[in-house]
Amino acid sequence: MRHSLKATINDVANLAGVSIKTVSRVVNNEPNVRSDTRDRVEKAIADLSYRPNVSARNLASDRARLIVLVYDDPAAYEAPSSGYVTKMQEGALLACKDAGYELLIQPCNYRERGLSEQLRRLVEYARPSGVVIAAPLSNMPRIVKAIDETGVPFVTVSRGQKSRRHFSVATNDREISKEMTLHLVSEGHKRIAFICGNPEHAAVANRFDGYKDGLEEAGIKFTSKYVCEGDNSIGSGEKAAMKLLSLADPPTAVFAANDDMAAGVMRAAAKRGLTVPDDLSVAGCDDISLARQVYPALTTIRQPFAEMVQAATSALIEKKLPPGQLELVPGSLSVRGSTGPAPKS
Amino acid sequence: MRHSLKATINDVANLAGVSIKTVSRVVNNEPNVRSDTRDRVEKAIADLSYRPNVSARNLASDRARLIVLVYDDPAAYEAPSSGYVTKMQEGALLACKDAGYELLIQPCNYRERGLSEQLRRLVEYARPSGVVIAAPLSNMPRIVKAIDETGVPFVTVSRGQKSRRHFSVATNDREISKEMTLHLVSEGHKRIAFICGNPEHAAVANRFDGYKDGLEEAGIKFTSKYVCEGDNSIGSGEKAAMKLLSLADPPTAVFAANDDMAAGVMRAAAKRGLTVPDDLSVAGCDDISLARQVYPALTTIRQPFAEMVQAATSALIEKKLPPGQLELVPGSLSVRGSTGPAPKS
DNA sequence: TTGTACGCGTTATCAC
DNA sequence: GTGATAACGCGTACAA
Repeated sequence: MRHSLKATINDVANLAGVSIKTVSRVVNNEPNVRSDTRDRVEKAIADLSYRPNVSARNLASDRARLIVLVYDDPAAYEAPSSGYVTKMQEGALLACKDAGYELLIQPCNYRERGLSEQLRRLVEYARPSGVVIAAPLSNMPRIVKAIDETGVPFVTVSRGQKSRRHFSVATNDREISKEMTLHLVSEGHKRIAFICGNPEHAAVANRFDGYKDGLEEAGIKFTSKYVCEGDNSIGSGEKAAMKLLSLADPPTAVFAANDDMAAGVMRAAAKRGLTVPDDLSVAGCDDISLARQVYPALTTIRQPFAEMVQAATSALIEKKLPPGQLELVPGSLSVRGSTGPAPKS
Repeated sequence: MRHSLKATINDVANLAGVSIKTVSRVVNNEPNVRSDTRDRVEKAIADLSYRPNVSARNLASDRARLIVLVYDDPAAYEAPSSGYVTKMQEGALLACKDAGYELLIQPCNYRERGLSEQLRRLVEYARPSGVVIAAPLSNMPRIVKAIDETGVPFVTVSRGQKSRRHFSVATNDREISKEMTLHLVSEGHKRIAFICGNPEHAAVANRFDGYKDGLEEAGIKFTSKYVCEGDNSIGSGEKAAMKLLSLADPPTAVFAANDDMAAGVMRAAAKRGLTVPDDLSVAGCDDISLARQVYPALTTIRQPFAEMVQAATSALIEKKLPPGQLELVPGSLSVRGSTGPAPKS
């Protein structure tokens, strides 16, 4: 049986023999409704396939059940996006769907002039109940400021950055780097090297700390000779690895602060005639597509984009946004072919 | 100067000394407003930073200025999506922004049970002014039927499929395949082979036709000995190429109906000791990421995802949806290293 | 050319 | 527990 496509709250009220207010109560799970009344209303809702009109709802309650997700999208101005965009969308959509919210996506080009103003207008126009600002936009003061000035609640998602002024979500870089180190230890490695990345990023320090945490927990003494500095590039990883492999006691495992440098380490190993992972284990960080393309595939740390954005979105919907608080979402280890048991030697 | 965040149409009317109807006319670019009145109203709008309330608008006009984009998203259940998802979003957003519409994205897993019902509910709930159904969902009758039954206007986006019942957008496979053939001819090739793909796809026939069109226009006689059949896999491309290269008059260029098979051709060339493109030019179709990863990078046909979805979205917004009509959006050649001048021999 | 008055489908404030 | 009724901000016949 087909019904008119637009049953309204009035139709439901009539059919159930109650007032619209009661229907509203049932729909919104409010208290103060006798259970038999509730049943009657629910039956009427089902019979009429009633769905509340979103616009009317938003208008009356002055809060659009809507979350805006703002992110930088390389696809808009460059190479294909590496998949993190869809991951973030996935997380946001999941949180929205659970709560009956809609999601408005806003891909941006962080280099575009007037972006702040554009975002401000979008937010004032859409009047969402919240805005999720993803990295790297979340690290740009002018962007955050523009959205802050609209008065709409927002959450930033980034890597280990902490703000005193607003609630933010980040990944637990330190924690998971420690886990990676412990994973290498569990494979029998004792001489584990670490290659730092560009020190401008806060995440770098976190990862280095995690590495040290892991060593400590495993009872392995930290030695600075097993630490090199890179600049996040493949070349710098290769250079660092060459140095490490020239040591009298070369490491049996190298943990690099990002995947590019880890790829560089593998290149260095090949030049030295070392087999990965038999002679040398290599671990990276970020799980970029390169990690699957090298051979053997790189053991690395997966960034929890979907989970972070989901957490941010849920926080907005549930209005749990303690200013200055940082919610940490743990990443996870992606153990692939580039790591294995330490050589017997 | 900060204003109350919610100037309404009444505030504007008061400030400008006119009625709300006049403001409405100005906002919606309707005629019958004296230009000085219009100026006064526009100044008031600017002064108050007035933005029409979307919800009120939708409610009053009973049309949500909203487009739903429905697509299959491999990222939701598998490997990272190949970038076509963000391309489609880009196209849809562009069309929406121009018209002041919002976009609701709906990634799906085409294998999920109850997907049709889920989509039906979404559409009935959101009441958008239109739905864009992207391939491969657009080729699934149960999906299209579910959306059709909601009564909401929709457009399917796919490859060369034509429906008699609704408006659809597709890429002009035949046309662009002809162009690719002509491009090879312009490089001096006269013996150009073609490898067909899986004949189940309509696009395959279109591409083959385009190949023949190109030969004809160039005045080259079509010979079936230069045509092989593959199954879209790398292996089948390799096998076909081996056969072609064994001919007495082997082709100097091979055009494969997809990138995977083209990659297979390159593999065959390598086995034969042939250099690409010096000894053999290779062209593919689809511009998947593999096309950039092989060496030399593959000359191929870029699918106009963004443009197709943009066209579909615009059609919905402008309500230009002649049933049974097919709008063809041309792809474009991506000429890279795998093709070059024909060998002198 | 401009304005009045009502309706869109909810939520929310009170009474009952 | 329940129900009239007034907002919410805008579009739009219909008047003027």
